[in-house]
Amino acid sequence: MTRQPVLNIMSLRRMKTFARASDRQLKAILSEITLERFERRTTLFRQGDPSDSLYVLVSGVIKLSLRTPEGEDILVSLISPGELFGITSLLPGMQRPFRSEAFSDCWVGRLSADTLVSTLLGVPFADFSALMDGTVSRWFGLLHRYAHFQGLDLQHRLAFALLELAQKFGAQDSRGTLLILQLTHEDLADLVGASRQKVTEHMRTLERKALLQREGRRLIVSTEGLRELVQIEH
Amino acid sequence: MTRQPVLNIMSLRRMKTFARASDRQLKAILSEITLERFERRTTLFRQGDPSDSLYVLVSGVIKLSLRTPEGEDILVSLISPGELFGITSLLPGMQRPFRSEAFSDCWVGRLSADTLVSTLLGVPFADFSALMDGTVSRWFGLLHRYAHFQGLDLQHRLAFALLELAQKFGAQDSRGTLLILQLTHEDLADLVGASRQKVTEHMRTLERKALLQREGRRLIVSTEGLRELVQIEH
DNA sequence: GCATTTGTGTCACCTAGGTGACACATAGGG
DNA sequence: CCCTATGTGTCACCTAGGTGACACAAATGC
Repeated sequence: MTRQPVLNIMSLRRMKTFARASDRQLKAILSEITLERFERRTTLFRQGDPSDSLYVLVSGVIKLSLRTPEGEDILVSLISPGELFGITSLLPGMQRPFRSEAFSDCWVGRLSADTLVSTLLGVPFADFSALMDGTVSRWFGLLHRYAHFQGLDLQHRLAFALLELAQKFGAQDSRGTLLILQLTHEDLADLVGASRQKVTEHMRTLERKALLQREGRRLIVSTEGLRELVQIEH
Repeated sequence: MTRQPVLNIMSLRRMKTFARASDRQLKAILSEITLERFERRTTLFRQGDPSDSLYVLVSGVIKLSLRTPEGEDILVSLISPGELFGITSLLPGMQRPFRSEAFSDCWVGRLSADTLVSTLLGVPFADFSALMDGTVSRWFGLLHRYAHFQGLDLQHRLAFALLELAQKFGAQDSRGTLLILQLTHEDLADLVGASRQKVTEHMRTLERKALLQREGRRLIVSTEGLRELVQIEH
């Protein structure tokens, strides 16, 4: 086992996140950081774990990844020393969206998101967290969508996109969820990263499967049906 | 031209971002919001514009999109009423990463990110912004990468991935940039969303083009060469 | 109300990239 | 130092989805 690295005010300040902090703040933060070692290939947290703490990578490389239901692995990011990760802990009540494992032998500092925020900003964590939730959490949502789209075929990407739209722009209707949006097939194509023609084809097969109806150019989707489609297979 | 909608404390509080705010805070924010109308298909801001203000969508639908050098359009997100957008204004010195246009006729409130943050949190904007930059900006970076990957072929995705790795894990070397990472082709495949075999093939062609050398299992990349590859053709 | 533009449906064809299969290289643990 | 795991290189084959082309439908402007 390698020797435990020193973590002090100087070394913290070399990290982007802490560059502007005062000595007093850094001291407070230092006293709350727990150093831990992870051997190559061991996992720090898994998808779905509660997102309680925040991590600082001191040395080594951390891999954030995602396992699709089909068993494919998606490598979302490799973290280098000095970076913070496990960032979902800054949002209220999140679960870990990715799996995190040591890509090489690592030393990792762990602290609570609350400590970080209240020390650096001097603001109640709940207030900060709520603001993040109202703003920047959309980035996270989009990232999540794009990562999941990796290695899904068009049919499924479309289904997911329609579900998302139904959630955001849907109105309940006797026949299903009515999308209050004038979407062309081209718009959908741009959204799921496909060609206009293929979108048309797949939309027709969704219609045939009765997961989708049309009323002029408005769509009525069956959210239950689509949800079944994307879950049942794979 | 439709009548200007009322924007008051009640209507603000219905939005997620403002749900927790006090009357006093909302009043302060209201006095700083400018209401603007945008007709369907007009653009609010373009890719590359300075990211100065923050927007609240009051009514209508806003489209965030990206135009690739190949002329493809990528629809990143559709914003529904009550959402904040133009969020990069919360990070220091950003440019707009996406184009924003009115997907239907819209009423939009505009305010400065500074106003929002200092009113809701009572904290200097620069402090807040620096913390965001150190944490949550990675989500944004990843989102950006995934969006750009849409509709790139494997060759180019690989080249971009290698450039990113070189930036993060590269050490200067007489022969180019040495990646201090033990990456297998399978890792790369997971990163760019491709199969292990095809990654092997493309890595070989990059080697043949002398954009890449190997020293055992370590990679030495020519960042200039790769940059040329991804810019010139595309 | 008609003309023009914009969107939809459906072809036939082509290609990037997935897949399985295998031989060979190599590296790291015992 | 050898043996076994893991990684690499390269096939041949197959398929999802891109592309161009065109007919028809439906909005939109005049």
